[in-house]
Amino acid sequence: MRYSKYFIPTYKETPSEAEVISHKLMLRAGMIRKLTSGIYTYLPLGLRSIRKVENIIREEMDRSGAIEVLMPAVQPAELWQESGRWEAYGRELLRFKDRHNREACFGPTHEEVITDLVRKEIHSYRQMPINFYQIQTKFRDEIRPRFGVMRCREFIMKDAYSFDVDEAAADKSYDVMHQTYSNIFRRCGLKFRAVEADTGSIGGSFSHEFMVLADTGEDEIVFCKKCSYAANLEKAEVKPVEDPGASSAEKAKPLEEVPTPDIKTIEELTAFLSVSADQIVKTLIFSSDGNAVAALIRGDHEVNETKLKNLLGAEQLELAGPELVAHVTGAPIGFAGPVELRVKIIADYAIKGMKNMITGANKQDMHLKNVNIGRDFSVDKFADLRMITPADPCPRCRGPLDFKRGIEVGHVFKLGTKYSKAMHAVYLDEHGEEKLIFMGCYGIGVGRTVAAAIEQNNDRDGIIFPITIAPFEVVILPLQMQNSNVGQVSEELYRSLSDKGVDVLLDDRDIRAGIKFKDADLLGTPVRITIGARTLKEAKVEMKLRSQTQTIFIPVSEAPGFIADKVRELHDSIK
RNA sequence: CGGGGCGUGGCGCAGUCUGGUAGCGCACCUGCUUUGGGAGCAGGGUGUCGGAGGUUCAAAUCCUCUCGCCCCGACCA
Repeated sequence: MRYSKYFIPTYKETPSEAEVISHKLMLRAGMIRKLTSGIYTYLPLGLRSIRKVENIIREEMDRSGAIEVLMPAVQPAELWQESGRWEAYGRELLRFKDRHNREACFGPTHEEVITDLVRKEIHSYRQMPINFYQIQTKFRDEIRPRFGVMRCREFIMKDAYSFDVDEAAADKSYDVMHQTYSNIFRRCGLKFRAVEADTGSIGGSFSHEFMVLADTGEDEIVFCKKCSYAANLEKAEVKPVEDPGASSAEKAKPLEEVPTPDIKTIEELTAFLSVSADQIVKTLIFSSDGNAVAALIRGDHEVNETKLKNLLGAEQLELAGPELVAHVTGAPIGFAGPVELRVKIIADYAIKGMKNMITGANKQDMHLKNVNIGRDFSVDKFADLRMITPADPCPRCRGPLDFKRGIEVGHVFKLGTKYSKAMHAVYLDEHGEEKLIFMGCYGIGVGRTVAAAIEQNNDRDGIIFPITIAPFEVVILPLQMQNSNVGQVSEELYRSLSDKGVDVLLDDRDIRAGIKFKDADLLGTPVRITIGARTLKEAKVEMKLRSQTQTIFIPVSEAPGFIADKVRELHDSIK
């Protein structure tokens, strides 16, 4: 490609709307432009990167035996009503009506559509296993789009759906996808980890997220330093302490009311009563599908709402507002306690061994001391309700834990029969018996993968693309376009590299060298060839890798072969 | 939806408090010089100051309403 005939509108200055590095660089390098909040145009350079990721995905998905299809973006409400998600999915689902007043939505995901297809077309165990995938534009009406293409409303996603005869076969399909995803992200040049995750609104029984490690990531993940355990923080289990320790030996003291004027937070309370946070129990009132529930958490712990939501089987779970808290406890927020509380009480395992705890008194400006389970109140259920902390051991091997941030680029779900049951997708087995199909679903955010790669590979001059997803593999910078020798050598090199199948960008603009260098660095093309009158006197051209600082000189005659080899070598280093 | 901030030429911003008829840098166009890391000089074009209404002799500036965008939070792949 010739720069002068192409379209790469770069910015010297950072647009003020961008916050994270990948967003800034994608705007500056002329990869994307925003149309409106959370909706972006991919400019030629951005599209090239997207296509490279898509091609890697296609190759690996095809290799895994999956079959490509393309489903509609617009979906009828009936399908969603059938699966129950028309109600469950919430405001994130973009709904609208057509001219006949029929309800529809813009697909945020395609379980319903594919299940509908499969129930019509797949009838025999002989037709499975089968896995359909597509690469397509999705729309999710995010509450707050941000970070450019990383968390946007309209985005390109690869989604795949596997169909199997039983759970064991579905597990196999899941494992194949897990492996396929690892191959894909490795080939994209990413440092990533697969972690255990919650299934969210997609549903199902089990899932892994593929996380690209980056400080700007929106998710927090926890790893074991000893074993292979890794999980999203919202999923990470906390094992109950087997030995409650010294506190259980303590004698129960008489219940005591203490005035705590205007003391509402744990910090204020620890300071006011000169106690440590782990002697306090906080009582959080939640509204679970409209019903009040109390969650008891030790003062120094944080509640994990995902765990609570799953435990309660709730569709909607939110922290109660002032009215509900007042209604349930008879006191303003900050003074709730379990004693004489008339709602369901779920307590974290960490509460179990506690004696003489401090809790709210369900009276304004009052707390209770020496509260004891059994004597003063009873717990409906003990469970793992809290966020794991660096002080906790690994739930698998009890080893020490490490915490990092990550960007979710892929997610694999074991769905089981959730959709096949709701939508009656069945097959006949070898005995002529009708059975439910077992499903799995597998997503990759394509644009987000590009952004994550940039997030992970950049310096102050710009992007440093892994060669596998770089818009161009090589950029040629002829420094003096009016020098006929420079022009001629550049043209010849450009042609011969193109003929060898290398993606080359020839910066044939008649501008100063400095601008070409700056742009080349910004765009992040892995291999840079500089051709100037100076080195041409010795019949040499320069090669520099974007990821390295040293420059090497190559005889003009050997350049095409040498550079093509280098490109191949860079590709091989990523495989 | 709650809290905060911002809308002034293509981009980044000043000017708003204290009203007086719009400015700076970059980019862009022309010419000359320059030419290996975002050039220099000279000349030039560019704005219904987000929109609507109001106050005023006069509004980018003050008031009311409205739209959009960004950040934090709740939410989410």
